[in-house]
Amino acid sequence: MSEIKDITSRDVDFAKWYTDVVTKANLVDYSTVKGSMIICPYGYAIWEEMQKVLDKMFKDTSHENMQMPLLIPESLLNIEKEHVAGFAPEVAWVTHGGKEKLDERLCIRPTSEVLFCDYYKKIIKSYRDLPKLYNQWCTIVRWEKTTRPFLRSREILWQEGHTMHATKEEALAETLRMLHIYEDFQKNYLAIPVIVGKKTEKEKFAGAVASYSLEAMMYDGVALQNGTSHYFGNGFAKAFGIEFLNKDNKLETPYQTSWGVTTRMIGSLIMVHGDDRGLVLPPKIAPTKVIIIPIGTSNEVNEALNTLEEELKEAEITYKIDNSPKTPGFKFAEAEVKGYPIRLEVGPRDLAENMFTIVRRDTLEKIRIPKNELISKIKEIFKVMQEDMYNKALERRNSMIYEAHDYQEFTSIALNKPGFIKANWCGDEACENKIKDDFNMKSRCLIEDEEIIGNCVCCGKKAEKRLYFGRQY
RNA sequence: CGAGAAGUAGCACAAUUUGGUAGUGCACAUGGUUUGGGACCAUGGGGUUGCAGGUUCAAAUCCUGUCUUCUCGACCA
Repeated sequence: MSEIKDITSRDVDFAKWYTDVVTKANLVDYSTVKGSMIICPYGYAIWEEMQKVLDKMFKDTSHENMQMPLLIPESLLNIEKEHVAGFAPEVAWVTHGGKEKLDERLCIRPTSEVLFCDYYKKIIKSYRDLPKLYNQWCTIVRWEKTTRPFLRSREILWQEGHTMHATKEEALAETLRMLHIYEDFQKNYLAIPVIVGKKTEKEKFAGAVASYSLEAMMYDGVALQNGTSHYFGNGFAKAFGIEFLNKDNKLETPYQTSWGVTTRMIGSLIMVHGDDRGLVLPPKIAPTKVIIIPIGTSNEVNEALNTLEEELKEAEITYKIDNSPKTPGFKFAEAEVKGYPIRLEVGPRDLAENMFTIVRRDTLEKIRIPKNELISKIKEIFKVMQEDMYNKALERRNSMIYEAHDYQEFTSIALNKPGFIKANWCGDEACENKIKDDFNMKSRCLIEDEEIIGNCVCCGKKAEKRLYFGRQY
């Protein structure tokens, strides 16, 4: 058992609070290599829950899993020019095999577009071969300068979908379909409200025609990009010479997408829902949904535990019993650091009255329940809790989104209020750059469902678009 | 990558200023008493002081390099 006291308050020092929670809840540990974190069993269990749900969503939409190689020959990476330019500064290279220098160096995949393209070239010949709907769960490497557990690491555990389609329309529809699958997952499972939208030209993925992202706001008002979905047009396909014969026996190039989410979402869970006692997990993603804490070791308690286990198993509610020789107070505190949605106390006092005491992790509310209503009541609480957590996060996020009409107003908000700023924009990259230079705020994504009234917040010229701005992790 | 801070047992720290046998609390192990918000008693195990060099009779302590972590920048799905 690790020491779990003294989590720094999140309002005192949010960065310190985050690392305290991450390590004290035993989600990760540091390895001896910078930016390569050890994902501990509890952290990995959360990832497995995410994988389970997402993998089913992918398969329900006809995607197939496969595995690409880890290494990319330099010549292959160099084929699509914008893509290399974007990734060259952060790829890691394998230059030697044993003691011998390689004729051509190999990079450790920072993402696998080119590997998929190299493969598509072999397998796509006819319109009948399309679409190709692939996904892989894997690790990638990007040589980031600053690293933080889950938020920015050099070794990244993720999922990357790669698809090829006969038409533009179909590829675009796929890009948006996956974007909305992510949105559904994050809202309904992670209980995290996300802003979904298109990236500006400046912020889009290297080599993409259009990038869409899911932007979540952390407790401190800083943005975390929780996933992206890209439409590539046929740029890669042309560069790689991928062609197929259509129904009229004419050669065409196919259209491509890719989309991905990473263990960074675990960072989001922590920073959106966590509190000064530690992690708070939404019931739908918590690997262990009920933590049972026996009070004492009497026969009646043990008997009650046996019955409980049967009931929970039958109801398919994941649980753990904390049988460690600690005092209940210690176990309560640890259950809170770990964020188990429901704590169930089993003690002689309640048993004598045919009752149980349970505690909701999000509200810390103590609820006494008659023994025979336990399971139905727990299920009911999970449902309410899932909704409450989402609504609480949504409310907080909305209260930290501001509108700026001119640069003076933008400045005052940017300097004084953490959160996102909505503003009109002329479409000129110079204005995006100025805001970045002045406030370290990047455009998050375009707002496409709101009317544009007024001028560009930066230069005062006619506004073409609306944007969210925010600082990011 | 730039500026700053820090690395001593699993964790938090002391000993570093003034070089001279590496210590405390928690955690861990064993036995016992306990158990509804971070228990208690007794006994015990655990360290080449991040790593590599250098200075010295002698280095946790002084010097150089390097690695890792944290903060702020720059960079970055």
